[in-house]
Amino acid sequence: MGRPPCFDKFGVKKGPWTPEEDIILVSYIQEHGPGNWRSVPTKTGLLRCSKSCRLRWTNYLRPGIKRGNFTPHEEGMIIHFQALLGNKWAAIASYLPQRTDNDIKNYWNTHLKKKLKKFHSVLDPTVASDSTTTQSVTKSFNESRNLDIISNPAPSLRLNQSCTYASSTENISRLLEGWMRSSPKTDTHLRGPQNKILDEESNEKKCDFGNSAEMTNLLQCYQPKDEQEGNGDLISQEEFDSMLSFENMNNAAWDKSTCDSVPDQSPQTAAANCDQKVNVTTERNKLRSEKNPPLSFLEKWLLDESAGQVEDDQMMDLSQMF
DNA sequence: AAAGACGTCAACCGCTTTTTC
DNA sequence: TGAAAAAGCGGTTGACGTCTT
Repeated sequence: MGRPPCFDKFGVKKGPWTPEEDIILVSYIQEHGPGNWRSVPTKTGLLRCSKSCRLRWTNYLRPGIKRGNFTPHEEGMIIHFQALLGNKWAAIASYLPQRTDNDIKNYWNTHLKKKLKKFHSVLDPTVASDSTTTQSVTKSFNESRNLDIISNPAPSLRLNQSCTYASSTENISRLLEGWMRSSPKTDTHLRGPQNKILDEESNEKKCDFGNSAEMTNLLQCYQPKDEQEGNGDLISQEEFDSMLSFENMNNAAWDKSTCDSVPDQSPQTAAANCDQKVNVTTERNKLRSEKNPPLSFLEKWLLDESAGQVEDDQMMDLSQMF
């Protein structure tokens, strides 16, 4: 259609976002709500294209995003839904609303692919890993219905899962502190200690997921055996339920029959169901764009090392806002 | 200690789909 | 109804940190 891409424009800044830019963007969204991204650069003075602003918000600044290590259950869900849906990261992300599609995609490419390869080599060392399809690996995986091998590989297979994810956020926090120090408006009550890491595992928050029971039951098959037998030491059933914050489950477009059919459906069917969910997402985004989170919360989320310790009721409020 | 290899992830790019007017 | 704009999406890139030699 001849519309020039925004990144071709002269003077558009690229590369990592600075804390100052983050604050400006968050402030603007607090005032006007997400959406109308085209006007964001001009109205905020940000030297970023509208698309960059939108991506920064949706992938990083948007409240409710969980950062840090993926839990074994999240891993299992990603593996299974990847096998069902293929590289439909947005669709997969809809099952893990606290994770962005970008995060899931990165995690798949950097961690899970390798884990699955190793998993398959354990199951069948005679099969060359190069010819291994995700589906066949996942089939074996599902047949075993036991994530222990993947979640808790033998010592020889155990991978370093230390979180380097935090580093950039940590840097932002440090920079933010310097910036905030020079900004009397927000100085006193928002600043946290230095060297904070925002995305600790403890950031997991409990939410009210409404009618997600069917999906929870469905996904219980992804729990490690130990946990199914009540001997697990990873997370409790309640925490597992909380992890499955399927806001979409409350929507009529994704009903019980759909949920119940998920484990056995063909990829095509699953993809069709995903298409259904796209419309749901659109509606959700509309609703989200109509409501603004309080800036104080957003700033706190950006600044507070104990973002994960934000009171539950605050998180509940937030989930209603978006 | 230095340098190259490797791993990770935020951000970019370009295409497609949806929405708006 | 169709064109333009906006948003969604997935593959790729590049910067940076860590590991290995």
